[in-house]
Amino acid sequence: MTTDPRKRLELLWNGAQRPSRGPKPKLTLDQIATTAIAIADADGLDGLSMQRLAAELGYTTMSLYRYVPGKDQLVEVMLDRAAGDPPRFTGEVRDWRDEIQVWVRELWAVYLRHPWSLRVQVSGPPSGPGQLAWFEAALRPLAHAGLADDELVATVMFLMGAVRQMALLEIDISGARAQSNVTTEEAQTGYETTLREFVDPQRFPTLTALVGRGGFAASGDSGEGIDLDLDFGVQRVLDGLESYLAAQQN
Amino acid sequence: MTTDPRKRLELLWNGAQRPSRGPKPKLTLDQIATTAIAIADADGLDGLSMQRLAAELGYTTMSLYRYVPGKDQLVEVMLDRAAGDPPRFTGEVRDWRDEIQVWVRELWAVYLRHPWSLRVQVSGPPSGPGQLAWFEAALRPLAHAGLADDELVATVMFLMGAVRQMALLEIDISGARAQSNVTTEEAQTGYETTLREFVDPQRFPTLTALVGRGGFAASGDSGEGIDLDLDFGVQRVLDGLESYLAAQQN
DNA sequence: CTAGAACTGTGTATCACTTACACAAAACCG
DNA sequence: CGGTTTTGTGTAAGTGATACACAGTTCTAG
Repeated sequence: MTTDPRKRLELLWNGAQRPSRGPKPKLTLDQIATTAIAIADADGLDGLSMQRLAAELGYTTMSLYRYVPGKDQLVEVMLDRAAGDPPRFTGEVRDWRDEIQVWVRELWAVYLRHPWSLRVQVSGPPSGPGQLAWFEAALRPLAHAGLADDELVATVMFLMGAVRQMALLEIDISGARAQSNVTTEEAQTGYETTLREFVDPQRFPTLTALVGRGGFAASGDSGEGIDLDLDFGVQRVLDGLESYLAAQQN
Repeated sequence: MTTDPRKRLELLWNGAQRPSRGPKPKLTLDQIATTAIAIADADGLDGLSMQRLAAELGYTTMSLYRYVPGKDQLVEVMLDRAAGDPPRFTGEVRDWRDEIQVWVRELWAVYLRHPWSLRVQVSGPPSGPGQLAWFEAALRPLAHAGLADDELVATVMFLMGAVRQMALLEIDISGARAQSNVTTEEAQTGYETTLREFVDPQRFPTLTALVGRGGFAASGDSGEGIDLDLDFGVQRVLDGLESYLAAQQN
């Protein structure tokens, strides 16, 4: 079922070198990926069909399959390219906490720029040049901070996952608000209201108290606070790493 | 496009009360959801089609649409039920760190039990009874620890996201290994080998060094260490929270 | 310099899936 | 007991991915 992992990587890294035999290909993987990303940015992953992509490029649907084994592989390529360049620090690491924070913010921005990328099934550890560049960018400051190998990997994946998930929530909520016909104001209180209605104080005491104090309005629904929430979490992780490293030095 | 949010919640909470007019429904949302979960557990989300679900139940495809507005809604219900019951602590919170750790482990287990649930598009903040029960279970110890409202929400979502993402990685990797025809041994070194081949030391110095030391073999591909990675991240968050709370008391 | 091999773009066709729509039988209400 | 509501069903439409074969193009071997 799954494609040969070797071919998969070559597509990601080399764009699948073409042999020198037949007619010159008129398309490139680059063109295809770029156009596909544009479509997905505009209309989401659902808006991206091979037929539409081909039409947009001025070719037939099946021609695309000369460049890409299947839609899944195409999406994988899109994903890697859409990641773009991570923030690049050079030379000595000055402030590893700062570098990580910048990294988080930039990654967050990438996700917001390409919301569809959050919808893609991740199918394994990062393997493309784009994904790995982001990995590298986070590894650098953390390695300098003094983490061991396995701790490095753990931390980066942990952070990536958190950013990803928070971004997912952000676009889900803002997306739902945008397309619903209720006013923003209504949407603000809507979630909280329904919670109040359904949530049983016996079974959900902490939650009930929280909703009662309006603690959900801020970050639960308005969506304005999600990046702040992310910031808070990241700060805690960094604090935790610091105290962990400090404890190790004794 | 989106369904009325009100109906959506009623389906999740009440199972959509039936009126007393027409013929008695022979099916229940419960049966449907249970069977659907069984199918998805066995063959994944792709294996779950309305036709197959109906066949398994002994009814026609279209009959299902009397109980569920569409497949998406069904999946949402499945998701909420598959979550099951979170670990339930009662009375005073004794050790909030411990409660959180148990919570994380149990959540991790849920994801492994229902791998398909990681593939589902989350479409907003947790709203069903199952999801909210998990939310409550994490809120409780954290509230006791002394976090403010917005910090509570931030922390829980942050942790949920991290667990989710790590679980996703886990099942992706173990799944890929299971269905590939290479031996486990080969798969172990496979990822690392390809990395070595493609990764440019100039562009990815830290990564290269890491791979060179074999730092990826442990957690990157074998999959044996992912839960350990998660543990490490969670510990750091808890450490961070502790030092944050300690700093506030002064 | 030429024959054939390799490769490209295309048209057709298939298969799987969700879901709209209309209908007949069933159960309840007044 | 007539009418209304609701259920299960059959049919069919629409969409999307992709297998397969064909015709034209370009390179390479001899």
